[in-house]
Amino acid sequence: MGRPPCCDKAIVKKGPWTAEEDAKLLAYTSTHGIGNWTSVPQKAGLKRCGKSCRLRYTNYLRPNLKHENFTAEEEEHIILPHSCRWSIIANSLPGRTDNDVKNYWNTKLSKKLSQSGIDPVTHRPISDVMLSIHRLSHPQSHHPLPSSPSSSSTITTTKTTTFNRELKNAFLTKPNIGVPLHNTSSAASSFTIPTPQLLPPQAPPAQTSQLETTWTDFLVDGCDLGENVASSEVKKENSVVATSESWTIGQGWYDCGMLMYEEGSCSNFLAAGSGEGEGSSSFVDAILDHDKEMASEFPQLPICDSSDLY
DNA sequence: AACGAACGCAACCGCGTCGCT
DNA sequence: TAGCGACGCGGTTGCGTTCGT
Repeated sequence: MGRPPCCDKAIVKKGPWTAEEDAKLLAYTSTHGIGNWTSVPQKAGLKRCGKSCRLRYTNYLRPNLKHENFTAEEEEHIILPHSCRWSIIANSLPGRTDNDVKNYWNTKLSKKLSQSGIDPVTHRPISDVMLSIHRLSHPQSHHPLPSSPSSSSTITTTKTTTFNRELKNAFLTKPNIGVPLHNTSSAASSFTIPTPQLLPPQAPPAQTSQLETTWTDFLVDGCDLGENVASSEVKKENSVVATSESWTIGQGWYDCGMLMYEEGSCSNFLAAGSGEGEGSSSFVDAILDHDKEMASEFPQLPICDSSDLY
């Protein structure tokens, strides 16, 4: 038995707010302030649910709200910690609401990251994400990491390991991360992974079979490289830091159980994502550089589009 | 010019959390 | 400490607008 409705649906009005309703709500809140929202509709002379009044006020009528387009700086503040609560992000952006941030992410930013070759959910290169899935799909074809790595491959190894460990931590601590959003309900205990097409051209044609597995399998196996890397090996490279430590907002670092990115490192992200301009973005470049390293080191990596993930 | 598709945003819904009694 | 009610959040929906054919 669920909770009874907060108001009588047969009485309350729904749908878009009129200017008259806005004026009533604004007049009431400006003179009485906001207190008990359930009593506001009655006191303000509105036939609305208190919940609806609160939403209208916080998302539209509240003083000092900004209604103009998001700036590049604001986008950066959304991208980096986006896996955290929308309200936390909104709090760091004066004049923006969590609804604004959420809508902006869902309609624009996630698409632009995808167009840049970055998985919008994990912030990892798409091929890197596909590696985890590919290894799950083909457990017999794990390619060992170089035993006597060069300096550059040492970096790659460290990065790859920490990337995957971070993803694993993210999965374990925040189940929503990396999980297709439409499958986040507890009922979605399994999912299907489309077998990715392999390159180079001599690889067999695209396979259409699908592999069914469980999320638990993916979390445990798909992200585990079988290596233990001491925390001291975690390095800062190319403005991308792999660490599992703290989450500090307002001091330039964001973690959220995923990767940490240096604030200010993705200010050109918009141009990169839209294909406008050739200017480089250290944020995007760092990730894509890693992607290229992976591609050169493991040419058999699956190359696919982010749409294959969902 | 007309129509359908895609997009963007405001609003709703259900549920988890918090605080009060 | 348990129960209840209000608040706040994320996901989703509905509808108006814009874009492409």
